[in-house]
Amino acid sequence: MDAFYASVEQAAKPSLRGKPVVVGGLGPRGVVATASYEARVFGVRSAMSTAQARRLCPNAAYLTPRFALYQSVSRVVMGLLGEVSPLVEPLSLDEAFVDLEAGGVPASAGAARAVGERLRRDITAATGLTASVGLAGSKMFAKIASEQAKPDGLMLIAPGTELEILGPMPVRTIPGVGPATAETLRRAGITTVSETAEAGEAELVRLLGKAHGAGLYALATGHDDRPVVAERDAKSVSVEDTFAEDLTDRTRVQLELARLADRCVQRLRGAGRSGRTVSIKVRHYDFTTVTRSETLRGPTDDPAVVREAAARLLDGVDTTAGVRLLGVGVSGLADYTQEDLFAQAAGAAGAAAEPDAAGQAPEEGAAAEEDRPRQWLPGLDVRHAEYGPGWVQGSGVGRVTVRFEQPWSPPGRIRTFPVDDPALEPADPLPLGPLAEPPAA
DNA sequence: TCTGGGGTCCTAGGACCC
DNA sequence: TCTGGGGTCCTAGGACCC
Repeated sequence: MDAFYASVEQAAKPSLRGKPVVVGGLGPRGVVATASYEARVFGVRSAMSTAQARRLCPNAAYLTPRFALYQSVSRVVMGLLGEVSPLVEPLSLDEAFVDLEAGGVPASAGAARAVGERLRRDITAATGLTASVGLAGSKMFAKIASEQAKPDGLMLIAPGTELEILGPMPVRTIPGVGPATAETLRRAGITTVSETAEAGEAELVRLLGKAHGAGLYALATGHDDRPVVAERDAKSVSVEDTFAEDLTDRTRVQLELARLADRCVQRLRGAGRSGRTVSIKVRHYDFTTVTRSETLRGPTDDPAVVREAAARLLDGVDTTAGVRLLGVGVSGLADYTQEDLFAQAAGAAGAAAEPDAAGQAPEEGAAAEEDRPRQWLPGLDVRHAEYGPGWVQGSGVGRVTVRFEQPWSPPGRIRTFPVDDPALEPADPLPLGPLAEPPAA
């Protein structure tokens, strides 16, 4: 999908179509998740700090991400891919590999193009968004082709022509070559893909290590036989928070870590999994980052157990100079079953009279959530008792500005209210695409 | 107003076992 | 009898991707 988050927001908000839109963290330490193509003209890029984006493009709309909405659009798109082939490998909410052979598509350029173009039409019809398609004989070239095809295009790299196309390109074009690898290669005088291939496998292994060197040599010479793999179970679950200001109070650090542990366990349980290794992550004021982990005797999804392990791990980390970020993760995942839980509970009860805090912690977290003042984050949907559905354009000094429009309406007008106006309430996102019609009353 | 959040994979050293 | 070799697990850190 092209500029996915930003495009979804433009589809949902008619007044933003054709305008620069930036979706990302809006706090003092936020970064850009996606910039619309209109915003990219000004130099705004993913992963850039939102502060820098605002300097480059002060007139863009800055919106907080709405992952649940992106997820629902993603499900529609992935469903369409699933109609082409049973073998679909999602890479993220907005990108996937599709094995056309497994879908019975004839192995010809013409047939592949026809499927790709039909898919693009179907996606646009279903979601109102544009998608780009890369077609090739391997994952790497399909991915490179789709990058070249963006936005709103299709590119096919015919078998046999791969190296002609790839050779002159910068080695960074190859997926898996990031800034560090590119710099190592540059110091060795290697900047293009063909130079990488000419260096030879032994030299690349010497420079980059065994796995990375051998893997890069294969890709640079056009060899990529990695299969498209459908569903893969998650191997870890983690949550982390960067704080608007560094935390210096140790008690506060401990409290935040416990909340993160609870959030992590909620996600773990939501996925029906349990895990054996608990990790914490601490980013200091100066961005230095340490991780600590501990492997338990068996998998758990008990919030108290994860909280206590996280607290133990924190004991070994000096946080007096200030903490920028805290994280908690669980890995070594196992499928959670009711039997496991009962067996564990019985074991624990026999070993020691341990208070059972399971199920209690998430409620504490939710209660704390409600205590916080209601904030109107830019981009979120609202409903006004008199004016109907709209979205928050901005807020400050006790006022909130709302634009009243819907996916299917013409661009709407804005109105300003007191932040505590009882007529104004948060609302769920409205549907997009062909569903983006006024729902029958 | 420098530098998010959720992941995957790899490396390297030490413990431990046979 | 001053010294093996392989394998697995655990921990910490780092590169990379979207």
